[in-house]
Amino acid sequence: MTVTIYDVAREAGVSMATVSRVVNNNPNVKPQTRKKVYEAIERLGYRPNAVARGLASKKTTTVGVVIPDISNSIFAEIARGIEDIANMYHYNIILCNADKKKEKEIRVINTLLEKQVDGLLFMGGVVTEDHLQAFRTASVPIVLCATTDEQGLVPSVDIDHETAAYDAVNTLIRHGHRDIAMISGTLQDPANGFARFQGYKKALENAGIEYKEDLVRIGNYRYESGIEAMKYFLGLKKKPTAIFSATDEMAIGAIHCIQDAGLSVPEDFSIISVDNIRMASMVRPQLTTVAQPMYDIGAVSMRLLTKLMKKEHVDHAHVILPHETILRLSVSSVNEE
Amino acid sequence: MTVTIYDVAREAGVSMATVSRVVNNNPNVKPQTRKKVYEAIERLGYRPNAVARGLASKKTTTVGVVIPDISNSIFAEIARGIEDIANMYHYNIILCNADKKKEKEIRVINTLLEKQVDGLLFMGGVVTEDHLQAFRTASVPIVLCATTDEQGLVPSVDIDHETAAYDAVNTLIRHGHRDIAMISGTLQDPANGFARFQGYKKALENAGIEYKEDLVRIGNYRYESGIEAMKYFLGLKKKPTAIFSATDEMAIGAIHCIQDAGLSVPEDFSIISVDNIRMASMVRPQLTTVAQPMYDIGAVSMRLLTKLMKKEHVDHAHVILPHETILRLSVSSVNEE
DNA sequence: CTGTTAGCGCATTCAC
DNA sequence: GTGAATGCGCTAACAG
Repeated sequence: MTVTIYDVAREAGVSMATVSRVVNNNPNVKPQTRKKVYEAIERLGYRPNAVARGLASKKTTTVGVVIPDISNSIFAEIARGIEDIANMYHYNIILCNADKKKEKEIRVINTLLEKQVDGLLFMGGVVTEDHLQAFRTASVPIVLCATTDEQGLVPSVDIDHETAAYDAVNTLIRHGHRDIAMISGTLQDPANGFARFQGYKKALENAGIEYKEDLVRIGNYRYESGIEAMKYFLGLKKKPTAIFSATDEMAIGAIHCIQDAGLSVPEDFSIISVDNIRMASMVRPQLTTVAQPMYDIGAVSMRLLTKLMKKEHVDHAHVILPHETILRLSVSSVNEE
Repeated sequence: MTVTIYDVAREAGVSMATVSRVVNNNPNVKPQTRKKVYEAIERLGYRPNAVARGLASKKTTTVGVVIPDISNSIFAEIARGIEDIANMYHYNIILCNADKKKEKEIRVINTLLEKQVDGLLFMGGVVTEDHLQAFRTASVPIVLCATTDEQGLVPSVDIDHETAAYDAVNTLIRHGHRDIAMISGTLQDPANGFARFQGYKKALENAGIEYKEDLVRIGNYRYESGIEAMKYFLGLKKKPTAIFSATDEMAIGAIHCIQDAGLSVPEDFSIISVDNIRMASMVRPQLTTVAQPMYDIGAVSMRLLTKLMKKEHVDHAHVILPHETILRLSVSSVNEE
């Protein structure tokens, strides 16, 4: 039924070793016999069996990718960066959603390892000791993508979330705002949550602005929770003049909450956030935000992984990609009001 | 270095066949020896090699997924449906972006087949004879996801794009509109392009409205092209009162174009489209649209594929999932104007 | 219930 | 340049 390398060898009148050589582009084959083999391959419709090759060579040319949720546009964008570079280096990717659930993450890491991936890209929630333990049992390189482990034991690619948040809040401050609220993510989340919150606090502190707990609401990164948080701020006696949101999605929720209340952005409230998802430039007013290079985070982490897999020397196992403040129309100076 | 089934056998004092049995949950093992084996596995940190298993059993428990672009929210949503169901049936997915490029599609189909996937899910542009040819060389089941082939030779899961468009235009007509423009996709694209355009024409015809070529603009499905198209309509002497857009994204572009021109939706123009991406309810006014069940398209096609892979009987190899008109705020009656 | 024996399809020495 | 032999780690009969 299925045609093997052996069939091709017989058809071409050579040994299977020779067929293997031409299939793998080994130069030590006479052009003439190479041609014969190609013809036999064509005639028989031979298709190399990558599983057998993987067993024999101990390389599968596939990498595992653990991702929180591919339907989240941020991760989808990162994934595209990963796949493009993987493709460029002739790797395929096995994609596993793990929803930032530790248990699920550990499980898929193991099945990926069983499948003998040549490397692993991990995007997840907190990197716990159990994760590190699972990584240790792996005999292939691993890189953290859009996350880091606390001790910096695992190669990683990410942005500096704290500074990104700091910069965002700072542009608010530079516009004269001093009553600045924050819509945060959960503080359990080290990157998008805790670090961005820290950046907020530091910016305030640096400007000599008192931190007030009732100006911070915890959301879940989603649009709806941005609306909820903003509703709360709207109910305050002493309202803020600006809002810093940990993510664009919540910021957009806040904008719509404000507008639905008959007020406007940035006239009544300035809004800034971090991410720069596509939607940020597809709202009115267009959202001012600190862009994180999603595609590049994916691309660079995959590139790093290819180096590790080829045992090439890498001098920067911990890459911090630059972020950039994109001034659009959701922030104005207090004076203008 | 790597511990094999043979090491475990020695450690447990049994044969490798027995180890294989307990690893594969074969009931024919005495609980006692099963325990011994588990302990040996634990002690040695044994991890089954799925590649070797795949070679021996001729099953890899992985399926290939060809997708146009994972960073497109529609496909990302479908992909999530696919992966959830795959996961449920203990399959992993190899994800390949092919950007609707025929050449790239054929190439990844072949590498997926080389990797011995147990099945293939195909999302792409046009399904050409070359695609069918590639499918024929496969010895594993294939299902088309969010596409169909013209002759209906390959199992598929999709919505009825023409009727979805028809319904959309019809709700415009029921609201009293007769000057209805369309922002279409390329007519080369059978589903999102041609079929939706046909639905538009049929709805007009059915209502006795003359089809006018200058009321149709071709976009590329993206936000910006929606803006462009709307600019054109705004420049017409005899302007339409309603716009039907083939996709939500272009519709949102149209809305913003209108608003940026100082006009409003739905007061000056009613807008309707097809898709129901998340963003549709995150614009002001919220977009009225015909929803296609993205997640379900993915889930159902994967479910169908599992049945095919298990050689179970399926009576509907061509599934059409229902669409549904979601009335929001971007459409109003002409009388109200 | 358990062990023995063959391959699965290919890469890879090692000779020639 | 080319061929013969070996084994990658596991499943799957087949015996017993």
